[in-house]
Amino acid sequence: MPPTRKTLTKSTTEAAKSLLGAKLTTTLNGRRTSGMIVEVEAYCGAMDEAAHSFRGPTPRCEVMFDRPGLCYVYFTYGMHFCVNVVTREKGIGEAVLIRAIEPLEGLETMKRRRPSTKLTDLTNGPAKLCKALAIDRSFLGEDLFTSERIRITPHRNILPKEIATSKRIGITRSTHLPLRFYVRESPFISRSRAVLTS
DNA sequence: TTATGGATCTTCT
DNA sequence: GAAGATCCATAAA
Repeated sequence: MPPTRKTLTKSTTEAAKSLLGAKLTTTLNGRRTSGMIVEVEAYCGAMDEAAHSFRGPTPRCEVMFDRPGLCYVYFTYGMHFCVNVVTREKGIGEAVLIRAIEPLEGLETMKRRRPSTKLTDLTNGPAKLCKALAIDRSFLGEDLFTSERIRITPHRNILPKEIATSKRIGITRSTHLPLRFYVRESPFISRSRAVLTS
């Protein structure tokens, strides 16, 4: 099922799976760059110690508590941006982290933004895809269904049997939860520290 | 092939 | 003061 405002509202894990196969596009100065989402992680608010929203709204994560379909961009490790899709009703505080995309449009532009990388390394990590799509803090709070600058649109239908589930990557709390979802056969998923089991 | 450290912002202790 | 939803260059094995 393609992601809609409704699927994003119902449940964050279902929202995460519905985002697999959708296209994420940015358009800047007439340059369009896009990719198909192949890897995501769910961050489930008050139930989830790894979520930025676990302790309630902060200046950084307050947009997670706003409407479903908004864009949550955060800056991390002093140098990287990562992009999320806000889920659930206003006030809940959940989101889906986009961890990897398969490049579709604007290959040359993306390579210019991330020089000297192989195609399979171009967008296979949450900060890498932000660099390739030029996503930064200025996208915070954009509506991913209506914005002219950043948008999520239906692209390919992913069957349930194509979706693999695993623990999340790069976190130290709530590590056991099976909240990472990816397209099993995709060569464009991030592999750092990942154990690729069924 | 695996391990380690640097970059240096935001939040938490 | 330390750690973190990361990435990359360099070193060790």
